[in-house]
Amino acid sequence: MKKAFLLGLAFALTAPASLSADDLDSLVYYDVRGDFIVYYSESQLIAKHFAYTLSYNEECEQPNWVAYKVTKERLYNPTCERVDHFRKDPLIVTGSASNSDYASSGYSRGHLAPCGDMLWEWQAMDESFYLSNMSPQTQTFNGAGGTWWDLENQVREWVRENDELCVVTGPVLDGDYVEWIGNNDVAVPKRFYKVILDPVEPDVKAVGFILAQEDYDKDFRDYAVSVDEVEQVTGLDFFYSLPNSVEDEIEANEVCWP
DNA sequence: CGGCCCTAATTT
DNA sequence: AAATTAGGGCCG
Repeated sequence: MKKAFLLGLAFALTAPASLSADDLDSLVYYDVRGDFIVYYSESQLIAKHFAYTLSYNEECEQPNWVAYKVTKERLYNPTCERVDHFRKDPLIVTGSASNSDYASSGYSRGHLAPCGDMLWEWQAMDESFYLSNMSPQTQTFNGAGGTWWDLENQVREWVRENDELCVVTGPVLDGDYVEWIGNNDVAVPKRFYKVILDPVEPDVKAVGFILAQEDYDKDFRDYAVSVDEVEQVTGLDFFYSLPNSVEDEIEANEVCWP
């Protein structure tokens, strides 16, 4: 499908596949008053931390999704530096993945809500190291120059021109994995997604990405998709609180902004 | 939990 | 060419 890289918001090109809320396991939305509010089924394990909220997948020992916001104020006024502190998430009562699961696995503990977006407050930075916020990622994908690394840096660049962005990101847990690692059997996902919303009127806009680990040396721009497509792949419903007209419109488009 | 190493990109 | 930065690993 042809990608539309536009500055503004285009009109819906097609009728989006209608996803009934009853069919969805979770609903994520952004409250324009300031904070994320996450709706979820009772069967879901939600951990709400200081700066991000996640839904935990016990079988795969990693999150279904991680939601947070990044603002210009936060990103460009850091109050601390990164201090590695990978550890279990105390809020995951069933037990999250552990460091030993990743040790000598060949995969790194890849942040989903990036540490680099959490340096505005010590607690935010420190809590980003919970293993509930991690998925197994190759260093070539997540590290310097990798496709995922590039996308995370692009989000930080977009904040320069969009004061506030809402990000929901996670692994594609569709049953098709590379392998399982560690005593807790952590799934190694083949693909990861990210959806980004600029909720500020009047140019409300959104874009999605689905990146495969094996495409570590590709350009993430070639993998821009509509939020609808990410919803179809993941079974999630993003930005549920937006007025339906706005939600339908922005989610159907493959709109990126330079 | 420090200390030291790795990789790629950027800066000087 | 060397140092720095931003993602990490691994060892005692």
